[in-house]
Amino acid sequence: MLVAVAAGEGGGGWLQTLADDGAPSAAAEHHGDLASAIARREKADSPRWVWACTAAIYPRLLRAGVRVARCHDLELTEALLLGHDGRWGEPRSLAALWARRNHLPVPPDVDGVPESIHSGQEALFEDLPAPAVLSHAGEPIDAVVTGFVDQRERVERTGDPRRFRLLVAVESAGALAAAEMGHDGLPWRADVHDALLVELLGDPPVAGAMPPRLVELKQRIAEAFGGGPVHPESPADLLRAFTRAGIALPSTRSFVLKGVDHPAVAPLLEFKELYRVWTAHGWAWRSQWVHKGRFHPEYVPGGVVSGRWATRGGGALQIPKVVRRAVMADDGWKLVVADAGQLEPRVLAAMAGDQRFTEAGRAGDLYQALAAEAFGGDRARAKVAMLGAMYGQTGGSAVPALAALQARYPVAWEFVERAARTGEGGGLVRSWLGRTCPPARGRMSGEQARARGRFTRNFVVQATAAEWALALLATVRSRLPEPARLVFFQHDEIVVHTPAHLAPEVVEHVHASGEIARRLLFGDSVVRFPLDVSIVDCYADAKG
DNA sequence: AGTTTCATATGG
DNA sequence: CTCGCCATATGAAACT
Repeated sequence: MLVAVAAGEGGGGWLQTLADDGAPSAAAEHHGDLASAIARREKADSPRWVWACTAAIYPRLLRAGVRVARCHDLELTEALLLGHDGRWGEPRSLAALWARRNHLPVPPDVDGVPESIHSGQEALFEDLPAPAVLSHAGEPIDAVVTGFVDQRERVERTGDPRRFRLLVAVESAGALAAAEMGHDGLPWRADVHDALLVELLGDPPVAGAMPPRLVELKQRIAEAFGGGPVHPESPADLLRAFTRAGIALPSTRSFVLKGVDHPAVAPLLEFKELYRVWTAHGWAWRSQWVHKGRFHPEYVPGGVVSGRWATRGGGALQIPKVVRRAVMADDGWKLVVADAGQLEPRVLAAMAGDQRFTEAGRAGDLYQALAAEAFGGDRARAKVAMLGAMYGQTGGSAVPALAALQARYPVAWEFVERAARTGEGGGLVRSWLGRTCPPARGRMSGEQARARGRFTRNFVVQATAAEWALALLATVRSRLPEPARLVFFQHDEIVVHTPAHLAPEVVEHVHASGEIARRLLFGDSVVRFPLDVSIVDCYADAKG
């Protein structure tokens, strides 16, 4: 069952029941308290909710204590459909969808993002020419219903509707999960974080001042350079200091400094590491993003062209390993951390249907298996070659290893080669489920064409890996026992916060969900996607 | 003074 | 002959 939703003013809004083909099976009803109406209907029928934008409406429902199981997100779906037609970047708001359907001027998204996301409100119709709206649109709920019908028809016209329907479903489910994780937050122990910062940086400084440990290192660096003032936080100043010491450097990156023999290098490397922690995940970060024991990031489903998520603020997807010590389960609870190892090469094996590669992927450690097959047991070489093949490396020391890979796994090799050739020729490539890469812009020079080839080569793999991960996330979410909660998702890794006694059950659900995700995408393929799952009190203790 | 770019770090 | 993907976030430097 489907129910269309359109939020109105003052917490009210419209609901309309639809048949499976999207045709209304009842008149639209107005409810003064939309959240309560949705809660009742969810309990009674658990329909798939059809609405303009999960990011706009669902946080409000969550704040009202309402959760739903399934939805169809019109804006995310519109972005997928436009992309599929090579129309990347066209407006995807409900108003734009409705305008296109009715051959009216299409209102732009602001900064490429629908107005609904900026305002936290569902898109209304103020951007459309008023007479046209009044004569055609009726109520916003009508635009939701016709928009859904329109998208349903367009999905059926894609090259593989079954796959595209799955893509739409996992994209929408991901949006629900993202809103829930932002709402629930990642358990974050401020006291542990604080102790960690004091241990690394010394006592918290007054606002604007540098922490004691950094001041001390800065002093040692200055002394190593002969005593004059040096600002280690300024790359330009550092380069000048090294030049004065008779050492010419291309940059002051850590890996460059590691090869330099100078007394300033050791304290400098330590300074860089700690400076990073202080500026990006220090006291200021914590006061901004952590409240009542939870870190509340804002995830952006579909924020990356490959379908990976992005974040808006808080840097949730770049939490440094050392800082993860502050991520701790509540008393009596556990974290279940699941990481899909070597996801991208396994995805490539499944997509390409490379028998020999697939056979290697049956082992727990794919790189070890590749090494045994084609690299004389040298795992490091096998790994470098594999990554090089997926990223489009054609030069450097990995060339012989790449040749070995090409010779041993020609089917998989040809799969990424073809994606690269398509990109170089200015064509579009698609993920397994049909997410389409953005088109090339303008005429490409030779180097631009090759860069685009590397991009499309990687796109097919990265985007399909993101699809498997979304399917995993959606499945885990639907199967979690109350009151366990998904609390983190990072490309190929999920974290569940659960009462300790349910943790073993959650682990089973996660493994089962990985298998379901595999089957949803690849059906009878025998490629395995092993999950490394651990039950821990602290995120930093998870293997990975 | 405000905005954009660069350099460097983090994550996958 | 070249020749490694996708991101976010910070502060410094350069720019308007």
